[in-house]
Amino acid sequence: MVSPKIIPQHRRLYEILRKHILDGVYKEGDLLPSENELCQLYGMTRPTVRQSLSRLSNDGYIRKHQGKGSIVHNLPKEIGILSVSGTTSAVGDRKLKTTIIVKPVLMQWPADFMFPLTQLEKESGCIYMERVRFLEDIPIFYDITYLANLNLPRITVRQFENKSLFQILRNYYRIEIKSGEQRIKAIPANKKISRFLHLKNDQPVLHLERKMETNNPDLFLYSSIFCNTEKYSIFGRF
Amino acid sequence: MVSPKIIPQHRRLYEILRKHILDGVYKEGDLLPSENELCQLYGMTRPTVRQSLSRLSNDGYIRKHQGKGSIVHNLPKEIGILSVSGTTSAVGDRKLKTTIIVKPVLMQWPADFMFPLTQLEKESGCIYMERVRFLEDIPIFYDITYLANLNLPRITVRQFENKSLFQILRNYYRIEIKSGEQRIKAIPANKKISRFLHLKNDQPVLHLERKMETNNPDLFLYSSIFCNTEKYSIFGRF
DNA sequence: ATATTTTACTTGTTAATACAAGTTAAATAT
DNA sequence: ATATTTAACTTGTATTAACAAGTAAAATAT
Repeated sequence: MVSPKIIPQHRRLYEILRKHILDGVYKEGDLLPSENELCQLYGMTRPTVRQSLSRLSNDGYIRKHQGKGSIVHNLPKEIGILSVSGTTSAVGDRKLKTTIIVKPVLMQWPADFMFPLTQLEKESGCIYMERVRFLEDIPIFYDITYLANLNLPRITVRQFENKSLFQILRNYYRIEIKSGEQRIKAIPANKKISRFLHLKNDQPVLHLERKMETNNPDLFLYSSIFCNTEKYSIFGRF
Repeated sequence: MVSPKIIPQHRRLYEILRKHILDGVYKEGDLLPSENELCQLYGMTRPTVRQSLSRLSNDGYIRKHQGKGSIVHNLPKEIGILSVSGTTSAVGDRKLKTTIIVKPVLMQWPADFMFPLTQLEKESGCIYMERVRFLEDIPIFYDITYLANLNLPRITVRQFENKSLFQILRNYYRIEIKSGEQRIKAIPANKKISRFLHLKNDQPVLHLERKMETNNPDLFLYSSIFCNTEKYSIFGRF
């Protein structure tokens, strides 16, 4: 459904090593093959290999030690919502179930939106949806998502049940999340939130306001996420 | 107090550009000089310059656009505790005041510590301190810090009032924070927390549990931070 | 046997070079 | 005047080369 794209070598190696780490080919504490060995194995030069390793290190999959090597780092067992990708990919698609509260609809942007909007965004209107995500049958996230209606034909009729929003944007519209920023607060659960997250009124919940940048410089993705952190913590690296 | 160390060129340029951005020499939205111009200006080659820019981009100071250039990104006005450095450097030393609740003392590690400890750490004992940090006279952070007593002579007698812990570790012991991980939760304020942060009982506070790695592979820095997020948000990038 | 030195690894830094790909504005053709 | 093409930028990818610096184990001297 998407025309093939040339994938850079460093990116290819990054994906391979990342998958191997997640699959347990390289386990926590293991030494990765040395940079020179990786060069031989994958037919690349050292700067290219180092680019891959640099990204793996940045994402927290490995730790590099001069004179020693690259060591696979202990992976977060918690929900890695603070990592680059969306909630679904971070925790593994298997366990996380999604329920749609409000199907994607086209509407006006809220009057006092949490982030400043460009003129183009305001004029385009807003695609809105609400979801609740469950981990082992416990409601963990109540997501409210907003994005501008920019060249996204038929998005409001797509099936979101089994695919993450990120997957749909990538597969059908070739849109990828590049980076983003977020604000985090602790707030008391209001009536609506406590209902969706099965909590008592005024119980503390984590509130994340996120703005995500995509490979389309005009298109941003916004979400307001309420997290039940009673049993699970939000995990992050820096 | 510390023997001079050779600073790599890419690191030097990173620090220069970072300072210029923070000082407003390059303002939000500005184009940085092109990579080739930076090469000429600072007498480096492009791979070296690109290493600096790559780090600036990672830290959120700039956004790179192929064919266009590197654009200074809007800086977080909130408290950037989620960034690499400590709370003090993130918000600027000027406005953040620190009060010592418990001066650094040597003690046993708590029985159920929030992170697993190595044998070496357990044997070394634990340096413990508590601080409250104010932003514009509002208490924002209640920090409890733990670190192993490894080659840190006289640390319990140092003056922490006007210097950050990170500064003292860097200047006197040549220890730098390299990376870390954290868990984030929303919890109700207990009696102790509400007293220090001037909040009501059971009011939601952000709870961060952080483990930081240093350039000494045996030494880790732990902190349990309670944040009053009524007025300020915790800000992060990904 | 023990301590020291050497050696062979590892990653870190830096240079010089080439071409690909995206952006923008100037030059050109209509 | 307007639309198109071209050219001159920008960053992205990749190679080859060399030496520095840190680590660990083997070789050597005591």
